[in-house]
Amino acid sequence: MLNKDQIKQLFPDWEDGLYESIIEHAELRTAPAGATLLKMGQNIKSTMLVVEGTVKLYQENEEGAEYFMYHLNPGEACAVTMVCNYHLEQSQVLAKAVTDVSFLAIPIEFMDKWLNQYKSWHYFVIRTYRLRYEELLKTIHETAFKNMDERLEFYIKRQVKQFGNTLKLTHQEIANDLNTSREVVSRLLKKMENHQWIVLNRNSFEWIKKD
Amino acid sequence: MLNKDQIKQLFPDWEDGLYESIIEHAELRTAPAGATLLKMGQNIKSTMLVVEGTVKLYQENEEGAEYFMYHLNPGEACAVTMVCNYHLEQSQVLAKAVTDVSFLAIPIEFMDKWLNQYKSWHYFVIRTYRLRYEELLKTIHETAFKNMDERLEFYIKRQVKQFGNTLKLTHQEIANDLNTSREVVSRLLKKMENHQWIVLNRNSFEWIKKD
DNA sequence: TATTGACTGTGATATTTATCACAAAGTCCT
DNA sequence: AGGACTTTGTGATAAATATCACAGTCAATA
Repeated sequence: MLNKDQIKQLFPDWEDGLYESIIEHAELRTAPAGATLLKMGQNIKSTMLVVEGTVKLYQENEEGAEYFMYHLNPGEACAVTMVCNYHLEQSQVLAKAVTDVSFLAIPIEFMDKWLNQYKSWHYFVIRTYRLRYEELLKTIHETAFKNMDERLEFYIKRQVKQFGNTLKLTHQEIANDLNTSREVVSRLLKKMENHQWIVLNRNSFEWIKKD
Repeated sequence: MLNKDQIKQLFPDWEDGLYESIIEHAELRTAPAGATLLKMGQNIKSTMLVVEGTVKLYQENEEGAEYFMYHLNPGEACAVTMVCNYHLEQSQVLAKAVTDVSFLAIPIEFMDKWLNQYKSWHYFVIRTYRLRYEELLKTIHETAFKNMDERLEFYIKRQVKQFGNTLKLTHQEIANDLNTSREVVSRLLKKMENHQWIVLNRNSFEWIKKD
């Protein structure tokens, strides 16, 4: 388990008691890159606070197609798993580890208790929802209004922000995230290369557009 | 202004002090059907709690195209306007009155104060975010995975849930909400009529599909 | 170095959606 | 009744995206 200072660094401004409750009741779990942390429809048993690594949040449809929504980084939390008593407890999202990750898992029975007990937890929950809500708005904006070339550019920029200019992604992986086909992604990337926005390599490419 | 009992009926389970603060500081405003209540990019000055009527929430793009996300009903609140100190205060959504509406407008300077002061307000804010977040997830699901025929069906079902089986909507209005063109909507509605899902009239149609 | 498998490029074609064009039908107003 | 305007229907065509087919390239490894 982490010690108080380590938790405090990730989640500043909490009450002392909250840190102690975390240490007492949370479990520090790890998962390797690529692991599925939460499936759609799965019963939610614990809240997830990211400690190390990056988590990707998806929508998923009946056939298993995926749609990328946003990233979670250390110090951030999964809004969906912050279940309160008055609400359904089935996950509506799919969460996957992008890198090796570690996270704090808190059994959901503490959610209501802590909301009552710790003001700083209350604020944290609100902040988490607000940030995720805003990410969803951006995702809707791209999806509803833009063509695939612009959506791909938006997607790449998000990745660049997360991981830097050199991205280790295959065309197929990108196509999965955007719910399109590999061929479409290949052709659009080739166009971006012609416009000198990227340099293409096998299994990776580099974002070089300056704007 | 509403009296305490009226507010209590719409927003049950609040603390007494919160009702009194509402009465003291909130303003009861009205707007006619079709009015714009909140523009994208607009500075948020007050939180909106719906008292009567139905409000529609949209995303909007640079060219003024709209994309319908969800409805707000009496007793519900606009998550976007529940601004806390630590966050930007520019609206990322467009809100319009569908019917004549009345709503309570609370200056945002009370948000932080009330979060500190009233536990029930805190819960209300979390609940609001959670409900809106879930609506956004549904919207993304439809937009990302479905073709226009299925999206139109989903849209109509949402409207039916709100307003009953007879919907007073022109094809152009539907097209605007779904960010598509009037012709596409006309053709798809005609198909639905052939399948006996709807009965078409001028300026309205009726949902008769049983499933 | 030969084979295998994953990844990429690209033409051809199909499907979906958008756009243009115009006619027909309903509504409102005088 | 006669316009003027809004709404709806529908063909023709264009543009965007999806799907199929297949070849070429790279990397791992037996």
